[in-house]
Amino acid sequence: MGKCEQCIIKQFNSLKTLSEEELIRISSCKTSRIIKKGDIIFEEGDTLKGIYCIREGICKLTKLSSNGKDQIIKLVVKGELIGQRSLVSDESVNLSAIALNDMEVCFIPKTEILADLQKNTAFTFDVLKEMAMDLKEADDIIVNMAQKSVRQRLAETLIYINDNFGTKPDGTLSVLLSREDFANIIGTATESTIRVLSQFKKEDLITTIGKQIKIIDLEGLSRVE
Amino acid sequence: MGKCEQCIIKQFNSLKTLSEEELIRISSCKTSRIIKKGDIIFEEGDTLKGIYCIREGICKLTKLSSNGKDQIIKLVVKGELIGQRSLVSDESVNLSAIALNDMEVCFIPKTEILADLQKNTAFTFDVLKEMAMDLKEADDIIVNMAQKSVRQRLAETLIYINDNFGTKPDGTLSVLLSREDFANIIGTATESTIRVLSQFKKEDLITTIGKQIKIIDLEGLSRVE
DNA sequence: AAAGAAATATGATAATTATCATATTCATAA
DNA sequence: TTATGAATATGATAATTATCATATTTCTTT
Repeated sequence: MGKCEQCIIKQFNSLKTLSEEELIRISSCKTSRIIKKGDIIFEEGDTLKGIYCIREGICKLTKLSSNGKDQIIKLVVKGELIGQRSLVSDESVNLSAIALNDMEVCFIPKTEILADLQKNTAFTFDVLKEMAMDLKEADDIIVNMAQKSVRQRLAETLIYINDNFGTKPDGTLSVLLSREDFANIIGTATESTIRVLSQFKKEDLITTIGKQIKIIDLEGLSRVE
Repeated sequence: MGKCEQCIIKQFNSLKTLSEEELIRISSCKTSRIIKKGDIIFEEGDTLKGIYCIREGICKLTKLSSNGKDQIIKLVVKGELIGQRSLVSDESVNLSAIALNDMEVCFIPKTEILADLQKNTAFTFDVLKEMAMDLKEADDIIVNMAQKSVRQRLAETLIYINDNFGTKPDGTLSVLLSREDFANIIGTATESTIRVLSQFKKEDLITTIGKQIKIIDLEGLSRVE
């Protein structure tokens, strides 16, 4: 099993603030897990007993609406932590985490981390920082949902994925989402998403290769109204 | 000037975790401010040099959308803190805070609080907890915005205000919002909000006395689709 | 009390988005 | 390879919501 103190992944999240000793202790009680595309890491309503550090892959955080549709709240990639709220609350988790491709995650029991939260202020402060950023992003999403059209939201989602997760050598977005996933991000019907993607194609803003999407006019996409 | 260590308001926010000495120190550097209905406490883009503790009144946190419309992200009442993100980030604030009625707020310079964040883990931990709750609420709002109809969102907003802020002796909601404010909470046109309120009246779910709203069938409102 | 401004209310119509139906393409396993 | 189901695509239509116009009411100020 890998050692946390030597793992480069931690550089990208709050674990970087922990000391060598703390990391060694965590290393001894963490468990690594392979998760296949489509598998559930945790589900809305579960009681989480710790946090997950994503070593490889990408997952979606979703929440079921009362009308039966899933809403994707966030995409989380290699390097990030999920389940942080379990550290400060014993409530069940309010989101589901589902793998979008094959993943490797490390589970760190809350009991081990909590001790550090009490002693190591740098760690707590960093978790606080991350959560503040999440909250700011959530505010932006609320405004977009409330005020922008489906066209705008889809255009912005494509730009977001392009800017944050990059492209493959052939220029297609490296995060591969189904049309339904896109619909669940922007909060619309799958057919509407497909229709708007077709419009974007006709307007030469994107091209598609199967389900893969390639942005060919980023500038134009950002001007969509 | 009032003394923080004797102020009962702090019971309702993270300041309750501070020690007597810490509170006395903060007391000596805080400034109290009277804010009139409609006045701006801080504005999107401002650089906050501290946090505000609300002693009296209620305000809205809004964000300007690129289409020029304001979105209300949250209503904040007596007892709560605003501007917490300034404690963990030097970025400018992403929301505006505008008084909905006459208010009294205390401003506590960040420089004083930051020292406590470093030493007093209980305080940081409590701020973290509050932020985690805000984030969870934000997730819920995203889902509602994305998946629910204007009718549902308005019904839920009325219930939310009723449950969280209560009613006056005559049964009307104690938080008085304009129809435009309601529109800016649920993310719709003011006319649409007014229209749906009229529907709710016809359906005997609410009555209105001027701009005051009185819920007469909470059960029915919760079943709106 | 009257005037003017702002907020609330409603109608008519347009624009956006959802829903249902049905092809078409793609992926996967027998 | 073919069959089968799933995902993508598109049309037709309905439902929702926005926009613009215009009353009506309420509030504020003089």
